[in-house]
Amino acid sequence: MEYPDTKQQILNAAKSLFAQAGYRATSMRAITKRAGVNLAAINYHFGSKEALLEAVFERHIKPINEVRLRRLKVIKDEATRLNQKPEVSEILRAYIEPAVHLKETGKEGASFGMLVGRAFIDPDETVRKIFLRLTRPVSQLMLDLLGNALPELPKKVIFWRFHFVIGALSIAMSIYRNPKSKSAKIASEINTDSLTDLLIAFTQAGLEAPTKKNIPLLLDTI
Amino acid sequence: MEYPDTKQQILNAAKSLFAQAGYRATSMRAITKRAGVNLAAINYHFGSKEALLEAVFERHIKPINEVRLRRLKVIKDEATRLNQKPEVSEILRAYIEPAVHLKETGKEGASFGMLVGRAFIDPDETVRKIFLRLTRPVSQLMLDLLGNALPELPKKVIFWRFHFVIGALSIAMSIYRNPKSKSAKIASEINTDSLTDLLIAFTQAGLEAPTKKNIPLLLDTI
DNA sequence: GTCTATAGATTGATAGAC
DNA sequence: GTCTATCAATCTATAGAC
Repeated sequence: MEYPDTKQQILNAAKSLFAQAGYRATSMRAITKRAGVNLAAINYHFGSKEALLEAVFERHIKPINEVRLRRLKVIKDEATRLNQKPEVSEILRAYIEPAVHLKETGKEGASFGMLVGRAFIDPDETVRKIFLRLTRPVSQLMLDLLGNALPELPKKVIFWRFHFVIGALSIAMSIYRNPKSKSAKIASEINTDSLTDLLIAFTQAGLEAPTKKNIPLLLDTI
Repeated sequence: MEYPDTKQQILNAAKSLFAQAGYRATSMRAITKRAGVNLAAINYHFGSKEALLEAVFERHIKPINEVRLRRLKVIKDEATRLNQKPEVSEILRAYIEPAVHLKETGKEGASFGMLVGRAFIDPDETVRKIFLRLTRPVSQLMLDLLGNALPELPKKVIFWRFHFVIGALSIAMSIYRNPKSKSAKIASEINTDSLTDLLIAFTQAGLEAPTKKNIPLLLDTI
């Protein structure tokens, strides 16, 4: 008998298990058992457990970030062409929508979103390192565009507020995509479009909030 | 020779290592080595690795949540007494300030904030379970108070927006308290008061943001 | 209370037959 | 490419001397 898609089975199983229990807590035996393949198959096809994690991320995060980059560049070019500031809500939509809408292929549950949501803040250095490398170009462009859209804000305020956006998005994806969440009942009563709208409304208001009247609110310690 | 504070040494070492690498990736050997005590000391004093994690959380999170609860109850009573809505910014300050200000005792670096920041979203179920149990009363009261402060918002919108607040706070603490962060340069240029103000400004605007004009934005799927 | 020593289980990875 | 079998390292936890 042939096993044409052993790699695919491993990738899907690893994705689900990494998302549910985390990279560190997931053993290669658990992955291969779920994938219905032999234990040695991971090392044969990927080389190591870490290389498998990298393959899982590449496979799912790269497409998302390519869409984000493309949409953000369109916004940037359009703003340059019209010689006006880009809209914060459009920037956020280009950033948030591809992540939340994250389509799942195969019969596995919608679990990868959890992994993405957690990766930025994952305590495991291996996970963070790989994730940040894949996400850096998008983050750079986001900071650039938000700087253009909000020229009155100090760069450092934009830095922090952008990370608040990442935090909100991360936790939203963790809850929304986690089928076992205690909040699952509420989470199940919303669809991706509505969640996207909720996130954009919240983060847009936060990004555009006025800073404290009496500057300097920052750099008190310097 | 006496070792009167073996438990303390273990608690401090565990706190730092759990924060840096996560619960799962931290071995009992690493903890006892850093604490300068014998490997068997953890099981003698705490019973198990998981019980040690629980002790670390209890020791640091309980005081924070007690302060939060006390301050939130004051806000609630005051609003009831004056028969008016509580202020969103005051609610947020009572919730955020105790977490960000988190004082570190002992010579260990300010690392526990990282652990707190990550705990909510930690992929490891053991970590989340213990953390959520300790935090549930505060979360309940927050949802209650935010409901009073924002009566025009559907409960489900408040649910989601409160979790966005948690996400922003989590990531802020992870970055701020992580001495090895790539963003350490920027993070080091802000003090706790300024970070608190940044968080409140962002989350207050997000919580108070108008919902989409054309209801229903929610429950499209129900 | 602290130590050494080790049990007992699990891990990631590999060698070699097929 | 897939399998069995196993290695070597690591882990949590404990038994027992002091």
